Amino acid sequence: MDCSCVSDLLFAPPALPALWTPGFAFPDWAYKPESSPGSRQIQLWHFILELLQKEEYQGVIAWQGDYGEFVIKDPDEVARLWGIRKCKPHMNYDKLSRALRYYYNKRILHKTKGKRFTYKFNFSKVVLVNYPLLDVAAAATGSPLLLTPGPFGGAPGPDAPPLTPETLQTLFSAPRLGEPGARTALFTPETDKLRLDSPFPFLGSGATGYSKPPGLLGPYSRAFPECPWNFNPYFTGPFPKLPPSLYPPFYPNPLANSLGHLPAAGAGGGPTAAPLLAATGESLSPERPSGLAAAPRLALPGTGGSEPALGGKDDSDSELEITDVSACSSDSEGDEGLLVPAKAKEGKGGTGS
DNA sequence: TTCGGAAGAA
DNA sequence: TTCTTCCGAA
Repeated sequence: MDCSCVSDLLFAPPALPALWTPGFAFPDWAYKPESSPGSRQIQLWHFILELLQKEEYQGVIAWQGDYGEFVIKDPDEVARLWGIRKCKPHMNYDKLSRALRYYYNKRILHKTKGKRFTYKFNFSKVVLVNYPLLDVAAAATGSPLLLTPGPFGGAPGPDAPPLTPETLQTLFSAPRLGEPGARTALFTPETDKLRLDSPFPFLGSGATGYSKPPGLLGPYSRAFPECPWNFNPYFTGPFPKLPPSLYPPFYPNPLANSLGHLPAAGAGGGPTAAPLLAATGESLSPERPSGLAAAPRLALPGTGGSEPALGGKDDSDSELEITDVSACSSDSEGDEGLLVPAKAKEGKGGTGS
């Protein structure tokens, strides 16, 4: 497509690697494969996650109820935004929902039956299908590491052994960002891109591996000029924690327990397991909070739960909001309705349900 | 409103 | 491969 949408440009990695802070761009798994003709185009589920992270779109789409469950409060608006992003002026909810339905078979999404416009992410799958961390772990340990089947699937592992401290040691032995050598270990020197074969890449990439959306992963916070709407893939925004059933057998408690045996983990200024665990709402305490299952949203350290934190939400977001597809060079006829700034619709509060 | 088949685009 | 578009069925 000869689309010149600004949003697409914003999504493209900066030409100069020096300007591309390692770990702060979308990892490759967030995009279509390089081999795909439509590579580097955002995928719908990723876009949905973006919207869900943005407080200003809470009236349009928001987390609701169960873990990973969200409701599209304003289907037309979500479709409009998606159409803008993809330069498809004629996008509507019917088409968008068809795309969402294709995620059913992929186990990325599933429908919450009986609830209008309500879907649910299977985050373990979202990450697994795109970034098979456990395969990496398996490669590192020589043993298969598979997820237990969750309520929505996930990679079944009938004979999956528990993750051992030795395995964790292997995983955590990866150089950490912020330490000498970390960059070369986690990023290829030629492209400065995240190495997808690094032993513990999600610490730097923002991908948790299997249980968290990209927005919850990283310990860092800052503005992301290279991301649309200043979207911070590491923004620790409001997000419901996952039910225990979605975690692999070793996660999180055995991991937390094992961290005590890993001197390097949690130390230093680089990404460690500590923020990862913090992001999951877990602490290094061996005890899982009893109220976890009842907490619909993640209570962030030092914040009031759904309050945006760590600078991922920036007031200057609007500068990057793309609400105009007039720049689209194709399929742009009849796009008058797309010129309405999203901000103008702010406070509309959705269509109700 | 939701689902999923079919065809096609990129 | 990932949608986009269209459409009939439930």
